[in-house]
Amino acid sequence: MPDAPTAKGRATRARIVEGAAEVLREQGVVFTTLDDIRGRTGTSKSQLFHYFPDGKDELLLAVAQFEADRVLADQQPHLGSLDSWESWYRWRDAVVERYERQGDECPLGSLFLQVGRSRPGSRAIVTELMRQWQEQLARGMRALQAGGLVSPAFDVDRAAAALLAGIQGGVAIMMSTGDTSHLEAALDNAIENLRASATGHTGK
Amino acid sequence: MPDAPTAKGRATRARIVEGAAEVLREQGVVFTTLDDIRGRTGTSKSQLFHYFPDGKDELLLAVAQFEADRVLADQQPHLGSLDSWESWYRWRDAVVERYERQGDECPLGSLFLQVGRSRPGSRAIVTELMRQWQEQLARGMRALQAGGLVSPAFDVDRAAAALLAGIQGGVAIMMSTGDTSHLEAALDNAIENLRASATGHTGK
DNA sequence: CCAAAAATGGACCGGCAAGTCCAGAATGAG
DNA sequence: CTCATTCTGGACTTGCCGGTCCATTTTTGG
Repeated sequence: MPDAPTAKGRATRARIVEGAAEVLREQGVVFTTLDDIRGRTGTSKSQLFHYFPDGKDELLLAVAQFEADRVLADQQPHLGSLDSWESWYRWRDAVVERYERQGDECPLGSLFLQVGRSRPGSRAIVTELMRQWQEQLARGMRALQAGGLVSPAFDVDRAAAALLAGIQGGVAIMMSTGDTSHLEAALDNAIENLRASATGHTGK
Repeated sequence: MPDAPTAKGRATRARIVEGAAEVLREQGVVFTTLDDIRGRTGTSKSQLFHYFPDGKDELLLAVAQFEADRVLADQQPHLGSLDSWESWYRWRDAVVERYERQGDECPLGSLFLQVGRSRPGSRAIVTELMRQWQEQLARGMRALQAGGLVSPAFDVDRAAAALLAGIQGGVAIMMSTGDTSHLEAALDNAIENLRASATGHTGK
């Protein structure tokens, strides 16, 4: 029952998902019990299973979707308008800041390791997130091309894929080492490649 | 008792770690019990606690170290001698092939999510792995510089950090989507940047 | 060959957390 | 108003799994 008939029901369901997301971010998936979530959200066991009949996995999946939606939302409005060098730098700072704030907890990563193979839908969530993310990066690069700031010969798709990988890895490394330098290196490197392409094709 | 007095003891301990690593890779940390490990390694409960008195966490940490060591070992001999373009391409292929073979299981990642904050040593393992990995990449780039294949102005440290991030992210994306294109894009992109630097400084 | 230490086998315990159940309170339709 | 539906509370069950314990066997050092 992913949808609740009444308004009250929908509100409760949303409260559960948001509260669960909080707890999971604080304690980590492995160490969070349904009772923790129950306590945080002021609900009872039966409510949890009323809104998520398939139990913990279903709830975790809902939280995963919730967190996935936040990822791109947190990068707005910058990610949506990457059409000038300034906007790229602003976005770069927003990304670093967002993940610095998030600290060493990786809600999505751990969520999927838990749910992983058991639930079919889990993989789709992350795939879709990556697709949208990369698409927006590519769109930004094409905007630079359209503005004449980047060479038309520049391989946007590959650069966007590489940048996305760099961000993911930078974040992952930051999670485990506490060091943001890899994330920053990946971002700066990518932007500088874009800029190099701008002057690069003038060397005819 | 990380070390065992007798040869037999050391052998048993090693058998446990290796067997545990297998099971963990197959089933994932979350779904693996000590009994699974016991079954696979042909040992008894008391042996597990004999060699890992602090229980499951200590065993998982040992497996994490074991897996971390494999990561760099699997990239040899290529990673050790990145002194020509050919060697870089061979290494690139070895990395892709290694992670394609590994498939969608991330032994290290899940291991640390489980052990994570509870054990102090866990973070050190991954930090050290990243340090060594990046160092070898940087060394390879400097070898290219020394051979005159790459401009001396090239920022090796940043490029190495960005490349490492790209690899990590590429692998992470591959884990969850099954698609290796991001990993390949990150690798190809990095190598091409190196090559671009070679010709780039000739455009004086 | 013989103590002492190390290694092994496996029964057993205890707690915890997911999931069940039903009774009762709110809500909404007509 | 009233009856069906939805929502809520919380006690209870159940199985699992990490961890303990001790008896027994094997190895080692002298």
